[in-house]
Amino acid sequence: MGVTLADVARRAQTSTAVVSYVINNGPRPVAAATRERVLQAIAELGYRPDRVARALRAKRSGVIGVLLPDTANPFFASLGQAIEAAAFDAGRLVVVGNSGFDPDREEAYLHAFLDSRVEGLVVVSARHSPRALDALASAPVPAVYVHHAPPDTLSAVVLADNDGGGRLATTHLLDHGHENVAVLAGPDDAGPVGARVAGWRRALAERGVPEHRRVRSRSAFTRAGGHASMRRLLEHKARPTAVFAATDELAVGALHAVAEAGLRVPDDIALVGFDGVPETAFTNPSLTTIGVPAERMARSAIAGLDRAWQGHERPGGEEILPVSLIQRASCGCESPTSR
Amino acid sequence: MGVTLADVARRAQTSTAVVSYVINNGPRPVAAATRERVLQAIAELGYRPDRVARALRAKRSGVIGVLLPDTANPFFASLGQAIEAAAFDAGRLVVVGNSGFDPDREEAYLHAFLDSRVEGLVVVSARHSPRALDALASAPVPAVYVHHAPPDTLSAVVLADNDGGGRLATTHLLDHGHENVAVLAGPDDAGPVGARVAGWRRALAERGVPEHRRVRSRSAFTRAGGHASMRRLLEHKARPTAVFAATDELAVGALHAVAEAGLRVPDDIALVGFDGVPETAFTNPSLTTIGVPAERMARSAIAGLDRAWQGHERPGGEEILPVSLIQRASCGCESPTSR
DNA sequence: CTGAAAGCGCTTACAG
DNA sequence: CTGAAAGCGCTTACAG
Repeated sequence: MGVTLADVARRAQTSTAVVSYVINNGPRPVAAATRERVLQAIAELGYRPDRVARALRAKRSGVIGVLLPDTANPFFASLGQAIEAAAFDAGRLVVVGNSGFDPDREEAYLHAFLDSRVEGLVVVSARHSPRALDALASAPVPAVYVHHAPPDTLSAVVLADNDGGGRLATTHLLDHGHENVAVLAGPDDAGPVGARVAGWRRALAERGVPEHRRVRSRSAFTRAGGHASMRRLLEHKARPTAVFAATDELAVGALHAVAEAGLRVPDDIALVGFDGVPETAFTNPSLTTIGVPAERMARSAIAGLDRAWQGHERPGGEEILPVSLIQRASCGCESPTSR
Repeated sequence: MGVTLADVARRAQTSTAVVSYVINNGPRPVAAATRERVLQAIAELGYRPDRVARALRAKRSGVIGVLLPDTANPFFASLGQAIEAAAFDAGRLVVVGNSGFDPDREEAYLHAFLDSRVEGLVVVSARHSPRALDALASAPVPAVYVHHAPPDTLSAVVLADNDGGGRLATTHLLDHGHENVAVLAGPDDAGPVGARVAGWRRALAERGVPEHRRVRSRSAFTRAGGHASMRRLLEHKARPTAVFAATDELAVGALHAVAEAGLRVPDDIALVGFDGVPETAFTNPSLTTIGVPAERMARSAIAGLDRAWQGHERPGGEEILPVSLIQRASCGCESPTSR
């Protein structure tokens, strides 16, 4: 403990500069014999470079700040885990913050990250607070938005094809013979879920379902919200036969509400979710859902940061990754008792 | 951007020492008028202290390293989120690492954390690799083990009452009139789940269920594992009427297997899980489970670190937090269609 | 109460 | 190929 570069230099009978050169493989060459001595001294002393000192001097901390709404939510948990793994594989550590969808907290984390001299930022948010955006716009390090982006950012953006997914889910349900598909959405049409709802609307329009017959039920983005929202739909005079839940959380709550009402999925009501979180493979019945490529998004985000560090001054650009239909029982594709 | 302490000092017409004193409220007093000038200069320049420089000089980085097995798992996700929140409330940032249950990776993160001069460590692991333990034992900063601890560590330890919970779950099922309770466990009896299984064994012993009638099915700690494991139990000649799943993940998989077999929970098979993850409130039927106080554990962990920093040289001690029975439908307590 | 100066552990021109 | 030295932005004895 407490072994410094100077200790290594002393033992290897050379200067701290040379020790630094061998540790970092540069920027100057080192004679093979000298390098050998240094390596040996490092091993003998069990020397490990102090990343804080390195960060101060070289202005590269090797850490990425990751802002997420709430990693207790399965979708953000998967995304967060994937981002952390991708960062580690790229030799970076992540410092994470859960904003809890709170703008003040979001801003507080952003400042804390920046004060800690993170080298880059990955921002996952369902909605952006103006203040957080200001902090980001003037940040001295590259940022990439994942899952959702503010209107005209200059930063790189990695999105899932939410609109396409909404259309895919809805169309799939219509293809099962349903004449209409209701949607379980969030409190408003902002963010990624807004795009999913837009895709739903587009699919209905394409199939000629008139405006006034497009049923939308709103709630918070939680299982409890989906539960309450579906319940309302069930009490609706014209109970829908098919429902598109704009997130898996909503879908899981909806599944529960249907069972509670003594009805069956997919026989009485067919259901499709969105996100492709792991638990959907094991709900009863298993949930058909739109798979969001969380791992790919994570890798893209880290790659975007890498590009920015590499000096490509326009790291920006919007990447929209394809989603996929994961066919399981809740839509009517499989017998409800099989997985 | 790039405003330093020296800039502030210049503008406030004082020394960097004084600026530091006002920022940190000490360790020397500052005249009110001077303080005012400094505060004003800070505001005018938009100065923000560089935490990296501070960390190097003061040897306090303000960041905590958090090692977790896998935050894509709902239980660890909840725990991780709670730890992050508790740390932030205590003015600390967390750097997190997912070991993926891999000892090499666990060790790599620990070293990376230490190299980054974290001020403390929170280690959540279902099993400890010898190398990780070595790294921890010689770490120059306090660590606290959460969820599971190595045999005779000197560090603080925060556990849930796993043994008591296993007994509680099993007893509850027996109280419902079942004569025996099978257990869905992990690949071996190590770690927290080992204690849960021990509690199950103890409960059965207390009620006189003989050794040879105690059925245990093993699998990986995943939903798929629980699914396969329960499937095996269903094919068993003496199919159990009650099952204790040692984690909620196993329970969710088991629930799915029972539905798939065309049987009903709790009528044909009663089931109790363990962990109290959020999704269990919305499974079909809803899952009775043993609630683990993740938030309380998180706060205890941060408090343990605080105690160590405060200089209480023996931060150690084992804290065992009580678990609770969350009664829902799967055990037979509620009608299966209600929540 | 205030300031000049050393120093945390590195990296990096610069000179040789 | 190697080394002496400056300096990253702070905090903290130390002297006044």
